[in-house]
Order: sequence, then structure tokens, then C-alpha cells
Amino acid sequence: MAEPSIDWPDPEGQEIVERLFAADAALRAHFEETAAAVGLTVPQAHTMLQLGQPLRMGQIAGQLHCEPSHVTGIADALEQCGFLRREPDPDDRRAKRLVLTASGQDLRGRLLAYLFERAPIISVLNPDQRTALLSLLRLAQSTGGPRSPR
Amino acid sequence: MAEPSIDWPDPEGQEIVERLFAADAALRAHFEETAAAVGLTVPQAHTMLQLGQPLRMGQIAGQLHCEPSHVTGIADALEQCGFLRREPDPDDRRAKRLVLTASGQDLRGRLLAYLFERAPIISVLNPDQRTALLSLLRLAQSTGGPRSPR
DNA sequence: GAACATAGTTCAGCCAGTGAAGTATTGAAT
DNA sequence: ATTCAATACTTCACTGGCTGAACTATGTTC
Repeated sequence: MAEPSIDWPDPEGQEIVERLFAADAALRAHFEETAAAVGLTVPQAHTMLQLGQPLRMGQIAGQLHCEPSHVTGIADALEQCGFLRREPDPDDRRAKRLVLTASGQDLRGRLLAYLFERAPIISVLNPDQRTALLSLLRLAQSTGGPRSPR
Repeated sequence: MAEPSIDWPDPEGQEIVERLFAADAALRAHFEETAAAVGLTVPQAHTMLQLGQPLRMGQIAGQLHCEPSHVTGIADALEQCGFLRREPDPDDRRAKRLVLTASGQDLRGRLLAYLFERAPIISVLNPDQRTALLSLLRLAQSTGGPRSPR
């Protein structure tokens, strides 16, 4: 976040927050780079990652935490590039399922490979440290974490 | 990031990444809420936090990781609200330093108070856990972390 | 003092994302 | 069976954060 001091009443808490932001910034940068490496925008890459199995557009919107209307444009672009097809959902003809084409699956594979093999932060830690970090994160999120009341 | 499975070759690494994103999302949401609570946009609030001491606009841009041109508009808005003044840098008459007014300092105080007292994630951990988390984050960022080469 | 670099500003424009209105379909209540 | 409300997606107008290029003013170097 910021290198120099923000005079916060709790220096340790401040450093944790700063480092969480920094960790996230690094991950985001890595993700952007990954997306760009295969010629996608960030939300397009996100969508591709979700499509390990066919999903309805509304589900994509839910997982991307955006409005369904936004998914339309993303799907348009990916469809035009030939990475996915819209096919009608057999259970509900209002809904459309996004299904990866062969070239879409290929692209998704490359996306995952690139994303994983160069992931910052976690790749620096040894197995014990990773486990420790994970359990602390779980703990920190067990209460009032990501699902904090609005 | 996403609840259901992305078939990643390293489930533990995946969960760490997901939880880091989740932690960050929670912090961001908290920050947005904080900014909104005092009537600022997110980048405005960020700028206010930086201004514990007078800073040149270029420095702000550096710390916000954005282009200097973007800072102009932020400073315009904050200046118009009476939270800061642009004053010429005594060392370089091209540069302008942003200096908080009295009401700006007051606002910044409220911002810090709100930000700190309700900070999610860290507030759940006990002191030992916080220390452990911090040292792991430091470790993870000691190499190729936030300062990854562009 | 000429040439080049730097600090900030202005402006046009991009892209992610929202929200409202519209179409098609579904399901429930009459 | 018909009607009415809810749902899935689309379209479109719009906002807001941000970039990049062109410009002014000042600083630096030779």
C-alpha cells in the first residue's frame, strides 16, 4: 500500500494490512500478466477459469461478483474468439450455458499452467510455512471475514 | 475468489490464493465503507491517508501506483472540499506540495479511527496469531514479493 | 544559453462495471 | 387455461477510475 508511515495506532496491525494488500497486489499483477500473456482481459480470464464445466451466465456473474449484464459482453468477446459457445440450458430455456470449445479448453489449460507455475508469494514458502499460513488465514476468516455483514 | 472448484494442480496453494483474495476483498470493502462514511471516494481516502505530512503530488502518484495526471483530479476535489491546500514546494517551484488544512486533519483522524477500530481479519486474531501471520507474510514477501520486477 | 529533463495540468479516450428497460420463458395462483 | 409475477439474458446509456499524449513552467547540464 504505502511504504512510508501512516500514523496508525497499531503498527503491527498496520503492517499486516499493508502486507495483505501487497500480497494481493502481487497476485493481481500476476493474474493480469497471465491474462495478457494469452491475450485476454482480466474478467475474460476469470470467466475462462470458471468454465472447468459448463455454467449458466448467471452463475458466472455470481462468481465474478458482478451484474449479469456485464457477463454478456465478456461472453460475446470470448464467443467471438471461438473459446466458448452459448448453448441453451436443457432445464430452462431462458438460460444459456457457456461451454468451452476445444480451443477454449486449450487456452484454459495454458492459463492455469502459467498462473500456477509462476505464482508469487506462495511459491516462496516451504510446505510447513504454507500450511501455517493457510491455517492462520482460515482462522482469520472464520469470523466476520469475507462474509462480513453489510 | 470463487467458491466452487477450479481444477488447480495444487489445492493448498489454490486455497491460500483464494483466501488471500478473500482477505483483501474484505479489507477493500472495509476501506470503501470507511471512505464512504466520511464522504470520500476510495482514491481520495487513500490520498488523505498518505498526507500525514505534506507530500508532493508526484510522491502521491507513486504511492497510489497511478499516473500523476490522475492525482490532479483527486487533489482538485479534496482542495475544493477544503481538506487540503496546494502549496509550492520551497525546493522546486515546479512541484506542489499537498498540505492538509485543519478540517483535513480532522477528517484524516476520523478516517484512521474508523479504519482501525473495525478492521476485519486482524481483529479476529489474538496477539500470538497476529505475530505469526505477520512473520509469514514478511517471509513470503522477502523474495519476489510486492516489488516484483515489471 | 540551448537542449533536455521533470512536475504538474488538461484533455480525449479506454475499460470495468452499474442500473434500467426490454424480450423470452418459467412457475404459481386463480 | 389464463393471468401475473419472477427469472435469465440482452441492450443501452451512463459513471468512475485510470491512462497517455500534448502543453506550460521550471530546473539542470553542457
